[in-house]
Amino acid sequence: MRLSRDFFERNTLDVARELLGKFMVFNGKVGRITEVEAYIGQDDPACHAARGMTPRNRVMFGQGGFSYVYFIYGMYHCLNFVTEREGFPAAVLIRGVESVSGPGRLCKTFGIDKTHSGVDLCTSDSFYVEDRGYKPACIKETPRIGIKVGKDKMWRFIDDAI
DNA sequence: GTCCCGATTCTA
DNA sequence: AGAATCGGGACT
Repeated sequence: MRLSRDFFERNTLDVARELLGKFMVFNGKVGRITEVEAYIGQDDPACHAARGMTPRNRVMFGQGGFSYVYFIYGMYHCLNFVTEREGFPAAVLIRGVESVSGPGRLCKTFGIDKTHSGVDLCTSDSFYVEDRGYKPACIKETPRIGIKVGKDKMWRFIDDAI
């Protein structure tokens, strides 16, 4: 069944862990989420919201359960799911789904770009997340990847299935 | 307007 | 280790 607003509007670390094993659906394509990272609030230096609201990161400040997609390195898009209540900017970066590694490759595979930022995953018919009963056996926690600040936080979570 | 740099990926 | 590649955000 589809994840509701209540799932996303919680503590971001809980949402991040629980997104592992859920299935993202986008325009008929489906993938089981295997790797995520949390970006939490204005005190997290690696979070796009660390220096306040901008046109790009505006959706992070809104209700949980929306998509946040941004363009990076001149050629890749990265997909996030917004978490926490309206007014608290945080999101979970979807770094991988089964058999697709890396956030840039994931968006390319699914055909996701910044025009798909700000979609309400709790009401959209083409973009949402489902619980299909899968539960990861073991979750690995590591520092986040590809950042220069905020490396001290163990906010990367991987479905460590063997 | 200008400048620097990035939540990546691929090649060597 | 370095290149590819360009929009966003800070600053003038």
